[in-house]
Order: sequence, then C-alpha cells, then structure tokens
Amino acid sequence: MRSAEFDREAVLRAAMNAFMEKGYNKTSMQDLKRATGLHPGSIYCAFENKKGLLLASLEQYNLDRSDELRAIFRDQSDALSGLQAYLDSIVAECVSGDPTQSCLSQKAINEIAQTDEQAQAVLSQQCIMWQSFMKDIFIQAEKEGAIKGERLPEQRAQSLIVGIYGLRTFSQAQKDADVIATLANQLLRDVCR
Amino acid sequence: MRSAEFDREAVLRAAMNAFMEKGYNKTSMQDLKRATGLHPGSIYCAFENKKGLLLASLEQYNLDRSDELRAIFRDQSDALSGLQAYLDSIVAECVSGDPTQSCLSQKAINEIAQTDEQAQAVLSQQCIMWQSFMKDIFIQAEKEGAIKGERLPEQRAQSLIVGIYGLRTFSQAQKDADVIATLANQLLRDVCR
DNA sequence: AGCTATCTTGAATAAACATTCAAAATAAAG
DNA sequence: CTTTATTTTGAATGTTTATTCAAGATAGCT
Repeated sequence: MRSAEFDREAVLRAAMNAFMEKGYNKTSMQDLKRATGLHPGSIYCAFENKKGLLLASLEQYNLDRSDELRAIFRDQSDALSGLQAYLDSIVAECVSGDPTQSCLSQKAINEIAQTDEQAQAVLSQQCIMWQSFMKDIFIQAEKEGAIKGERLPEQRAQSLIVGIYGLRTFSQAQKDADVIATLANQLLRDVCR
Repeated sequence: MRSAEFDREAVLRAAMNAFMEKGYNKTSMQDLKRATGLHPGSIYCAFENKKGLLLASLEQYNLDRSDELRAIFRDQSDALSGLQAYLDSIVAECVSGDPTQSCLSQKAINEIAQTDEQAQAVLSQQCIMWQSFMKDIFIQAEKEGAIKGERLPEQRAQSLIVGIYGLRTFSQAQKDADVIATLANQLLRDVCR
C-alpha cells in the first residue's frame, strides 16, 4: 500500500489560480502541470481529466470563499456593517486588477456553464447557497432595525448578487476605481431600501 | 482586378453566432470555416487571423445592437416606456436560453478582455458608448418629469449597465424566468428612483 | 527485510489546432 | 478576347492539445 503524496488543497488552489489567470479553455495541461507540480498521470489519476480538476477546483474555491464570506460578517458588529465591509472587499477585488483575486465561479459561469451540464449544476448550486447566506444576513439586518421590511430578504439577496456579478463584469470594461466604489455604494443603498 | 465575393456583414454575423455559441477560445477555425462558408485562406486574407475576425465581429455586433437599442426607444412614446421595453427585451434575452441571443460583448469582456489589450480597448470603448446613450435617456426621462433628479444621469446609466451585466450572468446560474423578470423590474425601479 | 499494492513518472500518442502558400479561378480593364 | 491584378482554394505545415500507459519508485504491512 501507499498513500498519495501531494497536498490536495494546495494542488487545487494552484489549479484555481491557473484557471483564473487564463480561463478554463486557455489553460493547458502543461500550464496545470507547471502550476500544480503534478505530472499529467497524477492529475488524471486523482481528478479523471482536465474538467474533473476544474470541478474539484470549483468546489475548493467555493469552500475558501464561503469561509472568507463568513469571516467578514463575523468580524462586524451588525449585519449592515457586514454588508458594508463585504462590498468594500468586492470593490477591492474589482479594482485590484489581479486575476488571482477575481471570482472563479463567475468566470466559470460565463465560460462553461452554457456548454457543460455538470459545471452548470455545480455552479447553480453554489449560487443558491450564496443566495441563502445573504438572505439570512438581510433577515438579521431587518431584526436589528437597520433596514425596513419593504422587500423580501430573498429578493434583496438576489439583487445584491446580480449587482456583484454586474460590478465584476463592469470593472473589466471600465477600470476607474472611484466609479466602481460609487456604484457599489449605490448598490448597497438600493438593496437596503 | 477582382473584387471580394463574400458579403462581409453576412460573414461577420455568422462568425458572431459561432463565437456566441462556443466562446472565442473553443471556436476553432474549422467551426468558423463552416459557419462563414469561407476557406481558411480567405479568412486570413480578409481579417488577418482568428482574433482579427473576432474584433471585426465585435464591431459589427455593436453596430447591430446599437441599431436595435435605438429602435426600441424610437418605438416608445417616452423615455420611461423605452426603459421598460428595453428591460423587457433584456429579460427575453436572458430567459430564452438561446446562445445566439446572448451578448457577445459581455462574453468577450469576460473571456478575453483580461488577457488581450486590443479587445479590452474595443470593448471598453463600446461600453462607454452604451453608457453615453443611456445617460441621454435618463436626461430625457428627467425632462419628461418621469423621474426626479436625485441622482446624476451618468450614474443611473452606469447602475443600469451593471444591473444588466449582472442579470445576464445571474440568469446563467438560475434559469427561473419569474425571478429574472422580478429582478429586472426592481432594477428599473432602483435606477429611476 | 521482503512483499505488494499503489502512486509517480514522463515519454509516447493521436487528434485538433491556427496558420501558410502556391496553384487555380475569376472579375475588371484594355 | 487577352491581360492582369486579386481572390479563392484546400492541402500541407508545424505546433499544441488532452490523454494514455508501461516502467520505475515507494510506502505500509507481515
């Protein structure tokens, strides 16, 4: 007997970065070999194929970002400050210009959800979980009296997500940091109204 | 002497469709040959290379969509009804599930703007033109008394564009037509407030 | 220490890829 | 009709691609 040698999480994070920099289709197995330090055979043994590695990376990415998301709200005293801090972090991501800070899930939604059923299912599920988390935040914000209950928490969550998707795409076309920050503030105001 | 035989616009529209269905990277020259009916040599003679064909398709796509956009607002009696009709058409696009109805510009922003300077420049410029058009619509809506002048028209335009980008990405992950329609209505309300 | 099951290695493979180019075709000019 | 400039053709090119697999290495068990 013999156990696997590589650190699965480290490999997946390396693969994530490769996919984020070039996108799924432009990232070659050679790129992935270099990024992960794994030889082709090992990759195929562990993840079946290139798409399997993407799906595994997507799962890991979701775990990592979920932890980050929870940490942001845990660090804040109330839901509204949490939302403020969260949007600040989104703005930072948009403005950084660093591909490894961009959102792999959104990239994958745009690049492969349309043509790959399996990826579509995973990404759809992840989006629903994100929605559910944000819905709870808005419920909490209402309880805390920070926002009035004029809209359903679920719809607020959906509007926020739409806004974040939009900000990320917009910031690729328009790199002005002030504009992005202003739009994010407006989004928060609209979603809390 | 001899003039070119193919219909440039028809070729570009065929290429557009190919790019929209598979994305830029997954669309092979063979796909483009089949879609356009042009042999490789002709494509290279007319558009330099695959990226040249994409850039030309992007220009044509923008012309076509701009015409469509203007037509929507021309057909409506006032700016606010125009916005309503425009968002209805965006919802229809999102809900159709037809790749050839999706937005090539947005697809290109997400797929190649990050790695290709030339494409980034073209797409950025197109986004600015879109913004400018929508700004004029909001100015008109204010003049018509349909909305109060509490926000700058430019910011309204930017928020609308962010919302549309977001809606298109969201609809790839969540295919529920009612949800998309509700979110679009909310977007219009927020942007006109 | 020796055995064995499992993992790692990386060269080999075949398919797909973007691109080139010389030959053939053809439209316009004379 | 002939000439000429230009386009069209499509096979050939050399790369790059994802994937496989047999040989070698190694960890854990007895």
